[in-house]
Amino acid sequence: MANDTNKFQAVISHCKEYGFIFPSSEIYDGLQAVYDYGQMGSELKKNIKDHWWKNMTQLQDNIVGIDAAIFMHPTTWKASGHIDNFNDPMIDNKDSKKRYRVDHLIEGFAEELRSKGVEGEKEAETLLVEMESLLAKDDFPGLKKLIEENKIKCPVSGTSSWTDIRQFNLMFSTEFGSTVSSDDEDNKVYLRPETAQGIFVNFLNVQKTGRMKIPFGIAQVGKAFRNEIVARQFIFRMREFEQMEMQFFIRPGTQKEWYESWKAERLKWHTELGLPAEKYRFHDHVKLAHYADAACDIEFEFPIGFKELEGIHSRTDFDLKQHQEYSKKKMQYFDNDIDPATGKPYGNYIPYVIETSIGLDRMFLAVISHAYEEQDLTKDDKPDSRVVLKFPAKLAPIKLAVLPLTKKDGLPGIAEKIMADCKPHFRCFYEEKDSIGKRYRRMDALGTPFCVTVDHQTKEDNTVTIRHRDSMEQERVSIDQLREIVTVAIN
RNA sequence: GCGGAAGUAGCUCAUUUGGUAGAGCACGACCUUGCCAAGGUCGGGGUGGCCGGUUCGAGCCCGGUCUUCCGCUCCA
Repeated sequence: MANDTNKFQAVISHCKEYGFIFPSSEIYDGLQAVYDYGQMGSELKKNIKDHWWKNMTQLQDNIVGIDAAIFMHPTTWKASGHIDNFNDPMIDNKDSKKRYRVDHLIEGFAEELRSKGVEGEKEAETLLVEMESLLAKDDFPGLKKLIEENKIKCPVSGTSSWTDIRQFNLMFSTEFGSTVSSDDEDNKVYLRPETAQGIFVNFLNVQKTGRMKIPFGIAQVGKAFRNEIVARQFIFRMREFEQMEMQFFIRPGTQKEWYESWKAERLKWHTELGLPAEKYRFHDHVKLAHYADAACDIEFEFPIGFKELEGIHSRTDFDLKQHQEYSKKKMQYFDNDIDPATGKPYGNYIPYVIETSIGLDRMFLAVISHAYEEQDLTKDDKPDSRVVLKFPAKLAPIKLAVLPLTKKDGLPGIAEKIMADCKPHFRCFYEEKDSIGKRYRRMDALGTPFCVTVDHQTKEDNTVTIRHRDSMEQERVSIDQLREIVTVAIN
């Protein structure tokens, strides 16, 4: 475990040092749990994103993509349950360090009173009424007073040493429109805490304009924001992060089989990237969220242990139904297919939904921490080592480095021609400084799968050496073949 | 949010008990070499995370604050 912690540290340092990830606003001491992707990181992230997008849209016959806005009508979050479920006043016990929802704490105490007979039941009733009225007014000092007056104790520590009551709203909010005052509740908008709702509210738009037939899916990649109480572990849990989601709309009653089928499909996507199967496992949710009838995580073995990378949820018709209720707009689909049981069309229904939702930043962390390798290359008492990022070629930020062996004898000229030939097709990098070995190592540290070296023989027969990152072996190939070799490897 | 540890050059770290900061690597120029890092010469770079206090004097002592890491807690 100690080694893994060290590896995680090493990966973090490497990310910073080679331009993958920087702390946000670093010159101002950074901003907690916010990170920027650098010149290498943004390429890697984009490649992961593109690979997911291609697999989930282009290669699927019945899935289309959208790009919804981050701002959504505030009622969206009432319908989705985010406002009611995640906007609760909380209180901490100073001794046990346990945190409670204030209403749960008081209700628990009321239960105790009830068990003490008729008198207690009356007291409990009064207490709950008072709590409700204080909650409705957001009167936190009043609620704290209520807790103190009733001498409510922490079930763990048994003491009544409480902190002040604080509101924990995990959604970021801001004001909409430039002239509103900040206390105008009606103009409050939230930064979306998940991308899924942008898909649900567009369900009918996409279905009708795309003439989509169930089963079909809508995919989306985009930013989401959560004001985590504690956000840590590098880019694993950030306040601003990016999700790659797909909501798959299905006929009610078929959710079990689609749930299983997407579990398998998604795991296949991961392993086909070359990430080893033993680094993955499913974790079934026992306690289900308010919208789900089945849910699991695909966990990946990060250097900090097995952690959630992707979620697969059977969301039933909860979301569409909620939106139908709040918007007063029908969210129905008319299914023309014949139901073999009745011989008639399935008719109108609100579709069920299977969701696959993967954290792009977490996928980035999975890819880079698995790719990271420190190798001991000591030979004949000559100490030597290298750090290499063994990315799948299609994800590597740079595909090909073009390196003239020397700066003289016209070699850079030939190298520049190779650059001009390859640059339009994939990301290349040119470098003529330092010894050739040093340049190879630098490319290893960036995960560049191929380096070609232009040497004196090139001038005679138009061949170069191509050096493979993982094996460090070289072969001599004709310049004409280069584009083809790299293109094949990255597809 | 609580507890613990840390913050000195781009990176890794030194600076014995407070006396105005140093190395290696990296970086830049020139020379040399030319297929797997660390050849030579010269050079740039630090208000010691930030703010305040004690002191004749603070990188070092004290307080606060920010950030990071570890453990707990939380995670739609």
